[in-house]
Amino acid sequence: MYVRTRFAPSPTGVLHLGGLRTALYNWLYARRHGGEFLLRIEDTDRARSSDENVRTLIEALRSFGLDLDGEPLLQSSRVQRHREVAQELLERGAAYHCYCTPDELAAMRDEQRARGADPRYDGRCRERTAPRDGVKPVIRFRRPDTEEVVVQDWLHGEVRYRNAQLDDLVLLRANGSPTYHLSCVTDDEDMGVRQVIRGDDHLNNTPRQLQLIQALGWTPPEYCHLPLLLAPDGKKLSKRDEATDALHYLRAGYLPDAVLNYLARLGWSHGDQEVFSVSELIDSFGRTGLGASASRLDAGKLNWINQQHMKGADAETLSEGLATQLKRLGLDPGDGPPLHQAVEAWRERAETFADMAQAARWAYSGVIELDERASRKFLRPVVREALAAVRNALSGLEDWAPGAIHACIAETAESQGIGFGKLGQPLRVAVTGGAVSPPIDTTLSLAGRARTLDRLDKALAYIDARIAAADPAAQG
RNA sequence: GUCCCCAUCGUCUAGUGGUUAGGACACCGGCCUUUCACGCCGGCAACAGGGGUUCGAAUCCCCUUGGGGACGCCA
Repeated sequence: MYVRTRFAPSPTGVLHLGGLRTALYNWLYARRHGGEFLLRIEDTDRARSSDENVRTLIEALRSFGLDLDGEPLLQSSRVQRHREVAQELLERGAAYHCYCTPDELAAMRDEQRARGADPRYDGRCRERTAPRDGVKPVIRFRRPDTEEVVVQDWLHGEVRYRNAQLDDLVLLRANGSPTYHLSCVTDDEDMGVRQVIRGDDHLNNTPRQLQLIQALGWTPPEYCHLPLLLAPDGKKLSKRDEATDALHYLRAGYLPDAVLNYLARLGWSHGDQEVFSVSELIDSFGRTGLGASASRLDAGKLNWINQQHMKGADAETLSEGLATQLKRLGLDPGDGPPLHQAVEAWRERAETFADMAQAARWAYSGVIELDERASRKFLRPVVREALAAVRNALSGLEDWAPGAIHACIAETAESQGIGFGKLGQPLRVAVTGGAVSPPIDTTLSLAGRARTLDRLDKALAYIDARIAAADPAAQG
């Protein structure tokens, strides 16, 4: 069967993670089978839609690399066609005019609920032939009288609905605008969508849509209703939470492919494999690995996957990511070591670009802050002499590169009669301000000669101040 | 309330009648090591409960419980 999938969001806000995952599965399935992936913006609710939201949505998909086949279709541009289909249903006797007012319907539901019945339209206008003065009618679908409707779903198999549970849904509002079911079914048909992969919240809509499709004599697509994504606490994802916004992760310094990898594995698996490149995802994605239960978001796992992707990413991608995050910290990526060097030093030491920029602050800033605990522990009077010696040795170093720096530190350590590590930590604290950084030779290399010597001088002054404070008499 | 979906370590999951219930994240040890990280080795940790079916059930059926979704002239 030919594969043509679609993502059909309503542009009511940002693209959230659940939406991105739905889009991803549709995209992967299409790419896997050499089919097409279409985008339809369900913007018929003008009050909640805006051009801004539409642009954001399309841009978000692009940012994650989910390329579209064809132009995005705005559902609002299709109302003429939707009206035609409603008219056709009317002519076939599969729909009728209903003159009930919203107030009457509300009263009907209240009454039904009051006596413990299910709130649903009772079909009171089904046989009406005469118009009603002063009331513009809606067009309602005449639900067929079959016993039950069976939905075929990739994940859930056959899902059966007793027909009596369904009612006559509104197709065209009194103002002439089409409702969701009519638009959705019509557009899927006209777009030639063959696989409808969407959230579980649509499962209960499917029997109604199936009946519509049958009444129109169309061929239903295959259905796949994906389990929902839950917040870490197992509750529904809150749209208020910025962690729900897919673009948030890009801004926070995650690799798009890593986010995709993480999302793909939420509700889908392929043996024991955890880390996938996008092309691996395309090669291995399929309906067989899909799971049926809802899954929770886990930031720890996302971070780990992102780190795995960073380890394997190319230097250029990493450099860009680091530069962006350095700027966010108010630092100048040009005022420090070449980015590709920094990136090699930190690619295995950071989970995100934000982490990386944070860890690299000292290399891109003229001033550093001495961490109090680290300096108290490592910048002690006993190391003053060794530190001064290494400062001297380094100042005369011709080749400011890790190899030469390493040799220089080793020689000094030996002549001072202390271990390499005993000299390394004070050096690290002096140059970076903290006790954690890449290997000390790499660290000094990244800091550059000028900053290294300057910071060593400041560290020596710091130690002198300590000595003076401990023994005021020695000052004279 | 009615209908629908779901249910394996804390989390993501493998498992489709016979396994010491596997892997990954997190966590805890150890190794590596000039700090950190990476890497490697090891540990902790699960079939929601109750009935069936069967020689045998995490796997099949039913009930309960729990979680989620849907019941609009929203999408």
